[in-house]
Amino acid sequence: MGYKRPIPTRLECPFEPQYHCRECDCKKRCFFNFLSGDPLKRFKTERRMRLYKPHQIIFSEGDQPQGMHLLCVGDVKLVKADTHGRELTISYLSCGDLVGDSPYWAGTPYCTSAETMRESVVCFLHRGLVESLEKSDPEFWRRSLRRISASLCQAMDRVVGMAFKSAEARLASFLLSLKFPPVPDASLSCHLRPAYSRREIADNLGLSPETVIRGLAAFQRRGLVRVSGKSIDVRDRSGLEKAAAER
Amino acid sequence: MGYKRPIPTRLECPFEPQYHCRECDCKKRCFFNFLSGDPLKRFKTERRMRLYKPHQIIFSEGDQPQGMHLLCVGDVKLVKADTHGRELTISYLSCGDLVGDSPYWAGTPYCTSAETMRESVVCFLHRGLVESLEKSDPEFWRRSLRRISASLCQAMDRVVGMAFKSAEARLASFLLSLKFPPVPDASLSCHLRPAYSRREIADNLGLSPETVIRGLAAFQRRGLVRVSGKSIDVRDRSGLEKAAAER
DNA sequence: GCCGGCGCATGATAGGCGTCATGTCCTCGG
DNA sequence: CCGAGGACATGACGCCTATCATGCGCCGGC
Repeated sequence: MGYKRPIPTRLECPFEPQYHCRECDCKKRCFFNFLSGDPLKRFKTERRMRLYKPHQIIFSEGDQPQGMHLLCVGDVKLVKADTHGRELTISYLSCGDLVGDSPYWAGTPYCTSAETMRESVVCFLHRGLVESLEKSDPEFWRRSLRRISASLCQAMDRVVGMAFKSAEARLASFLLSLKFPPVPDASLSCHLRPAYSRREIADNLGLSPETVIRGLAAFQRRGLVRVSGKSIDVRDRSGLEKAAAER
Repeated sequence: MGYKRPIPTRLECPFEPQYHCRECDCKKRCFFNFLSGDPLKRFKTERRMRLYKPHQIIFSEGDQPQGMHLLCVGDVKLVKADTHGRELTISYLSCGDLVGDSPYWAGTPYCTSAETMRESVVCFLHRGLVESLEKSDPEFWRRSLRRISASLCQAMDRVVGMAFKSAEARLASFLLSLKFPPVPDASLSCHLRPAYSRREIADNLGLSPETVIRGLAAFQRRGLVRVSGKSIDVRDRSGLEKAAAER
């Protein structure tokens, strides 16, 4: 963790099959790599690329979706505000991920906000483009269903975790997930991850930053991790897994 | 709450448009009411109706989906087991709802178990039938996406609730949701609900039964509800809403 | 270089909720 | 009719975690 990463110098989009992400050096498949022929051409001409600064809002909870977003370069988090000021990070997205697709399909306002965690390139597909892609290939439906269904299953896991797991167990799960990122479709995942502040971890787990700090300190005392600043190394993976399985 | 309801005397399935559910006397639309012609004929001949006893398992967490289930009559809950014995109720389903569709689409094992809460009629659609229905009409994809996306949004709400809301606030939300059932698509909802024991409420909220009991007692002292046995009447709706909004 | 701000760290305190124990009531079966 | 079991109810107790307070170290701006 704690990488220095270059700011993207040009707007690019991983739409080819077996797209090789130069930035994180992982070979991944873009959600839209099934496109070819006319739909691909239309996709290329009508999508709108946009560069976002760090901590910039792509859309806000409550907005009405006007189309779909595809994250091309960067990191984005989905956050949900509580009525009392606190906010919870729902998920982290990396390049190749769709952003905010489920409210689009549901036909409801966004139930989360999307915020860049660093400079990011996002490509916007307006409603007309999405609808034409739908018609061109049922693979679009299939992938969307698979993706969102997997997210739903993950969300259920999280509900159970919040209900029954202690702060330390949840923290352990979080640390383990950093290596195998908790993105909807693992085959689309990116292995590099941004460095998380204590507060960001706390916002993800629904804990106070102090509790996160104490948990990390306890793990370090037990030799499970090695902490220095924002860099957290997992030393004893199976030990952490045991901690994550505890109540 | 606390209704006596007749045991279904014959296997029936609400597949017609504007199906009128005789049992709960609400007009609702079945998920498959878009079918007509050959697909409808195939649906009628190939679906397999089955009667389940109360507290019978339809499928278990970890099983591989072989098709899709449609709940025709009765009440079903989706539950997820913790590794330490406790279990959490993820959602309640009523007639007209699909059961366990998202793991089918995700191509993963069931992430919840499905259990009848009373005598219920469930119709099973084997994989071949589902695949033929997919091909016949994109409306199938669209509805599935809408349904599952809406469930995902709800699940996110629940995660936030578990993270930030107190036991009383969550209990208040639960009581309010009994009148407007928390099913994925409100237009498909059934207004009658089974009566919930203290333990069932606790399993839904991730609380201990004692905490639920104390919460109900506190609400009754404040005049928000009137409790007698399994019957819980909401007396002061706006008061409960205020309690639900508290931290 | 100095200072202010922010993230990190640690202790003290208080409140919420799970757990255990006890007791009552209701229901069901014999 | 009676006894057993289960759901409901209430109190005592203890742990977990949020909150508040304090202090340290780092970094950027003047």
